[in-house]
Amino acid sequence: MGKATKNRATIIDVAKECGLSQATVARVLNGQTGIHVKEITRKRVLDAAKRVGYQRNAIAANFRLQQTNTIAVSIADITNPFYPELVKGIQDVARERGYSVVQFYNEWNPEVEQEHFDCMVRTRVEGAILSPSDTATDFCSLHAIPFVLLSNSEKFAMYDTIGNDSRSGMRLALERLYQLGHRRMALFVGGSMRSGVNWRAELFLEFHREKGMPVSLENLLESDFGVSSTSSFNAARRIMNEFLDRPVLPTAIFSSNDILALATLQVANEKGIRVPDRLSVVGMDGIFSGEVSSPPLTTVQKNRREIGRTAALALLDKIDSPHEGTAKKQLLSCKLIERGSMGPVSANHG
Amino acid sequence: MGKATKNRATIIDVAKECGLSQATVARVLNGQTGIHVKEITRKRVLDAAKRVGYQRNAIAANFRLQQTNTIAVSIADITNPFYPELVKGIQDVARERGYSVVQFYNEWNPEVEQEHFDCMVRTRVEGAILSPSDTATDFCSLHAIPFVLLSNSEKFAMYDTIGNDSRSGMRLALERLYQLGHRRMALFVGGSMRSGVNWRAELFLEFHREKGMPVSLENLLESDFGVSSTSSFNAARRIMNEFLDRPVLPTAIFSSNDILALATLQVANEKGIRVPDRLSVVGMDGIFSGEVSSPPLTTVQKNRREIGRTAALALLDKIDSPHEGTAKKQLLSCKLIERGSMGPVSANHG
DNA sequence: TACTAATTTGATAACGTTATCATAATTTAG
DNA sequence: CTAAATTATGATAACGTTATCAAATTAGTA
Repeated sequence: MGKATKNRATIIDVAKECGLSQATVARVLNGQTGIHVKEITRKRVLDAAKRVGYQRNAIAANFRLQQTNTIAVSIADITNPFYPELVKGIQDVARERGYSVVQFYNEWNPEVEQEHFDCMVRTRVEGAILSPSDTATDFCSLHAIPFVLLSNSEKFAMYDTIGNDSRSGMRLALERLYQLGHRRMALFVGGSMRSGVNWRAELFLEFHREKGMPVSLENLLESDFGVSSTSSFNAARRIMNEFLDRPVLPTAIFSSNDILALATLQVANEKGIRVPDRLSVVGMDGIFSGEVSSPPLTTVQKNRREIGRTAALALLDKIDSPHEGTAKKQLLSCKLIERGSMGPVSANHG
Repeated sequence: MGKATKNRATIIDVAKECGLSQATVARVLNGQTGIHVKEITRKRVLDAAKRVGYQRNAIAANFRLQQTNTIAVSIADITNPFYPELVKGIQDVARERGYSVVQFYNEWNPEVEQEHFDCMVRTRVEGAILSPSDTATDFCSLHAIPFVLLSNSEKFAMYDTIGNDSRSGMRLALERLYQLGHRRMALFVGGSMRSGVNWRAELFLEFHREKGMPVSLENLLESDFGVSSTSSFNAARRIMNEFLDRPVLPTAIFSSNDILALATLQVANEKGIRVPDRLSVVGMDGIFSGEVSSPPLTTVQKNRREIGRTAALALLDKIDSPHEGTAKKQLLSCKLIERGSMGPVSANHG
């Protein structure tokens, strides 16, 4: 089998080559300890190292130091357009600080997720950034390895979490729609079963109450989360295909994520319902597909790169100084990106 | 600093706990060597291990075995919608076979890419799957670590490569367009400078010659590759904004990737050029955004998941048996996915 | 029973680094 | 020109596993 026992040059080979002790060689090649090396010996070592083609054996060093310089990222599915940007943000920070990143994809399967936790413990990753597959996810198998969570659920209040202030973001969108004259809105949410209590519906109703607007319960729509973006999209299409046939439609539909909004947009286009003239469509997340749709999608943008960066920084802090302080929750603010799918209420509206 | 020297139980602690030698303990807990352990001792060890909370120290084991169970993936940019699916395919196979995957993102920067190669050598990954940032990329720093390339360029004929049969895929699309009555087509390519010779233009011209169709050089369009999908998209939009204002337009535009096609689609929609009635738009890759556009994008789909799986399998084979055989090139076939953006030539055409 | 063969366990040497301590070489101070 | 302080190098012990070989135990056979 793949016995990778290459005969690569070690520190000892370098020592022999230059006639110095391995301790000295180690000091110049890797050591962060003593800077007590004469310039001439340093050169002697460096030359010898080059001659024998020495490459530091990180496995050995890691073993000696009992560290891996590795952090883990656990997410459901990298093909979900929400994640790549986020992972990118994590990688940027991690690599800057000398850490590698291993990624784990659990595909919303809690058992796979637990296996991955075990793997993290075995391989001694030095920290983990976790996007829980479920609000019931149990982290105790992670033992003493520090981690932060990607979530904005209150269920995880006892842990350090980084998330988006989706509530404020959603309000931002609703306020803007109101300002544009919309008084008949619909809410389209996905996978509420997973996120526990549906705070979006509550916020939607509260907003209507505040503004003194009536709200028809028929305008609260829900679609299943699929295992993939495509299946989520198709499920949302089915809902919208039915909904948009109703005689009286809302003038605006706010969706809890861009995929739902894009499904709405596509179905509306197919049915000849002009967007934004007759229907404004607003999504949430800010994925790439929303930039390239027709019309481009107005969306509550989550700065995913920044979430990743923030999470990585928080984790590295925690690794460096595992202070027992109370759990910290960081909520990054969202931004409303206004594109062609949203417009003022016009006389065209039914 | 983050001295992660946790006092976790070792094999020796277990040995003390159950009064057996560490050799025996090792045999039952990790050993793939001798199965010569009495059932009763095995149980004694297992119980003790559980009592002291033993977790195998993979760093130590890896050191001893001089292996990491890790493969590396080097790509330009995970946020490019082409890659996540591919990476997923790699991860699936790798994890199945007990390998972890570390990813490296070079952002098209050859220097960063080289740094990453060095890092792979230091950390002793057991293999690498590389999507070269450039046709000039030099792999010699990878020394003895086995790798396969993700590419369909002939420049890498001396290495094992896995890629898509883009030529056949492109022909598939052109033939279908011809069959639908299109006689005036345009070609829209991106970033040809990077991929060296522009075989797409050659193939396009060849196809026209075969069919005895005249071809206007004005219909050969080119756009810059951006550092991100968004910038590529915007660059393509600028080209199309100008092109689609011409008095006489082609009846179909074939683009070398979906992002260019989606830009075409969006600009056409904005200009009131009905797709597919007046213009058929065909892309290449099969990214998610093409499913959710209006109309949905006809595209030459590359099975990215399968490329990833195939590359991973090829690499693992190579790791297991580093036979010196000649470089193997695997080209996976593409599939034409017909969606709403393509249609027959109708009387509507100018 | 006694002697061989098979099975089961134990002692111990790696793996290549880093870190500690001791020693050697050099500089500074008196 | 010594003695002490400083600086530069060397010898060596870990880190926790796996693997090799030897020793002990059990089973098999005459």
